[in-house]
This record gives sequence, C-alpha cells and structure tokens, in this order.
Amino acid sequence: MNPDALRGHMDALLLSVLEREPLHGYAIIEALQERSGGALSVPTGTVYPALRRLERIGYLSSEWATVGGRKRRTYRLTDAGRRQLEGERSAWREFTTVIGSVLRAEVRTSG
Amino acid sequence: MNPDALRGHMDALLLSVLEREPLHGYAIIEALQERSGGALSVPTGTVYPALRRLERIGYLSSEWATVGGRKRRTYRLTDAGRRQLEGERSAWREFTTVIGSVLRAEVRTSG
DNA sequence: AGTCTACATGTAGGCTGTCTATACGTAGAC
DNA sequence: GTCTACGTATAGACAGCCTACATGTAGACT
Repeated sequence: MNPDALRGHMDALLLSVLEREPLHGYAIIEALQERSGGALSVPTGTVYPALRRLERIGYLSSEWATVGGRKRRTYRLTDAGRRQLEGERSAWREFTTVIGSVLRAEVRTSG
Repeated sequence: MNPDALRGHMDALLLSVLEREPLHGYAIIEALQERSGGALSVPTGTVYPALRRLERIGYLSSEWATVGGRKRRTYRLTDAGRRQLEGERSAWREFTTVIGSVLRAEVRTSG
C-alpha cells in the first residue's frame, strides 16, 4: 500500500478503531492491522504523533494506566471526536464516489 | 474536498483522463471537473508540475501545438503509462477495500 | 548472566506532493 | 482599454506520513 495514499485518511482510521472502545497506541496499531486483514502496517512514528494531534484538536482524550508493569496511554473518543468521525465517514463516501467516477472511464461505444 | 485526500491519487486521475485521448493541461483540468460532477477543482499549480513529473517518469509524452494563436502542450499516454494506469486502478480498488473495511465498523450485536 | 522477542511510547528529521500566489502571454467581447 | 476565458509555468509554503533511533519493562530460553 502506497504510504501517500493514506494522507488525509489517517484521522478517519484512528477515530474509527476508537469508536467502540478506548485503546492505547500499540493496540490501535494491532487493531488497524487486524481490521484491514493484515494490509495496514502503520508505523509507530505515524500513529503516536497523530494521536497527540487528535488529542490537541479535541477529538481524543487520554489517560495513563499501568498494566503488567507496562505503562499505557489509553485514548478515547470525545463527543467532538464522535461527531468528527461521522464527518470523516461521509467525507470518505464522497471521496470514493468522486475519484471513482473519474477512474471508472467507461468506454462509451459511440452510438 | 480535503486537498490532502488527493495525495497519491493524482497520478491515477491524470492518467485516467488521458486514457481515451490526448489532452493539454487546461483541458485536463476541465475534464477532471466535468467527470467528477464539479467536485474536483484541481489548481494549475498542481496539474502542471504533476504532468511534467509523469512525463519525466515515462508515463506521458508531450508535444507543442498552436491552436487559435494559443500554445498548448498536449500530453498522451505512453505504453508504460497505460500499464501504470492499470496498476493505479487495482491499487485504488485495494485502497478503498482496505480503508473501507476499517471504517465500516459494523456494530456487532453481542450474541 | 545474557540474549531475544513482545510489549509500549516517543521524537527528530527527511521526503514529497499538493496548494497558494504570482507571472507571463493571446484572443475576443464589450 | 478593460475584462474574461484560454493557456502554461514556477517559487515557496505547508503538512502529514515515513524512517530511524532512543528508551524502557516483562518473560522465555539458553
């Protein structure tokens, strides 16, 4: 998967995996991999800064926890984040429709 | 439409509108707008550099023409470009499948 | 004791492609 | 003489995803 293709869709992915339950960064990466059938291997250098950005914007909130001697920062959707996810979903639908309409260059038979 | 979302898909769009017939930059912009139902307004500062890049790579070739006193640089798909377009199309299908599978967070009812 | 893997978070800096803004020029309408 | 459509092009800003690296715990295995 071309990394550049993810541009502008990362937020939707992150918000989406956090929709059902709060998760920490590492678990988010695993969830993305699992949900995508192994196709998405998002590096930590992408995920952690993105999560911080989303928290700064106000779509996520986080808190530290210690589980099995390891520290986790667990992120959860805020109300604003939940609304944003809805926006991301409709933006995604529009996006695929628009690009698809250009790419589906049906060969019109003249006549 | 969020500009960042186009990242990594511009090539597919450009190659696609050139599939049926050679076009010059200005006409390409119009074709994108038309095919997308008005949703795509790609600025010249995006299209012209992208076309040059695609020519440099070898997916397009170009030649100058003068029509009605105005100079046009007309681009056409090379054989490599045509093959690349096929690749872009299947990449697009995979992309939408993968992202879609993550975004379609079906709410599984327990049981 | 030492090594390895899985778990877990984080930053610095690079890369690159899209965008904004600007420049230049022709043709035709008004 | 001004405006709009047509037509190409570049410089520099911007932003986000990536690579590479740093740091640390826990548990298994040798």
